[in-house]
Amino acid sequence: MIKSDKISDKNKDFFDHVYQVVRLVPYGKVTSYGAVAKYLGSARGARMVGWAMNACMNRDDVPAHRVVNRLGILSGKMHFTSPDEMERRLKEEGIEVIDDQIQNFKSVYWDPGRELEL
DNA sequence: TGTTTGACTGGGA
DNA sequence: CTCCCAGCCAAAC
Repeated sequence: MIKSDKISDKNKDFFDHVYQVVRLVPYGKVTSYGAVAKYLGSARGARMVGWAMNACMNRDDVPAHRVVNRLGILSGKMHFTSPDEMERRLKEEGIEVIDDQIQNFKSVYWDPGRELEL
């Protein structure tokens, strides 16, 4: 009935897509915001993926710690329950993290657009 | 309603 | 990797 109803619905759809892709990231692997956005058709850019992550903090079924920026830097660590939570989880999966940055990033990088042969 | 900000990216220097 | 710039879109002010 109200027009804002459509906007909400469409927005939710995008968020849900982000959650699905992030959930597909295998153990011990990471991906980037841009990769997820691109997989979704660059619908609204990488920034919206980050915003979706911010909204997913209440969800335990989304491994947000496996999503970093294109340089492999834990740019979103400060948004976790604790700033050390993200780094701790990654190390727990065997990913080497030094100074908020993933070491050997290329070898642990997982591109949804390629691995899922889109 | 216009401006600023932000878990970003890619190109050029 | 760093710095600067332009594009991107939603939320917050």
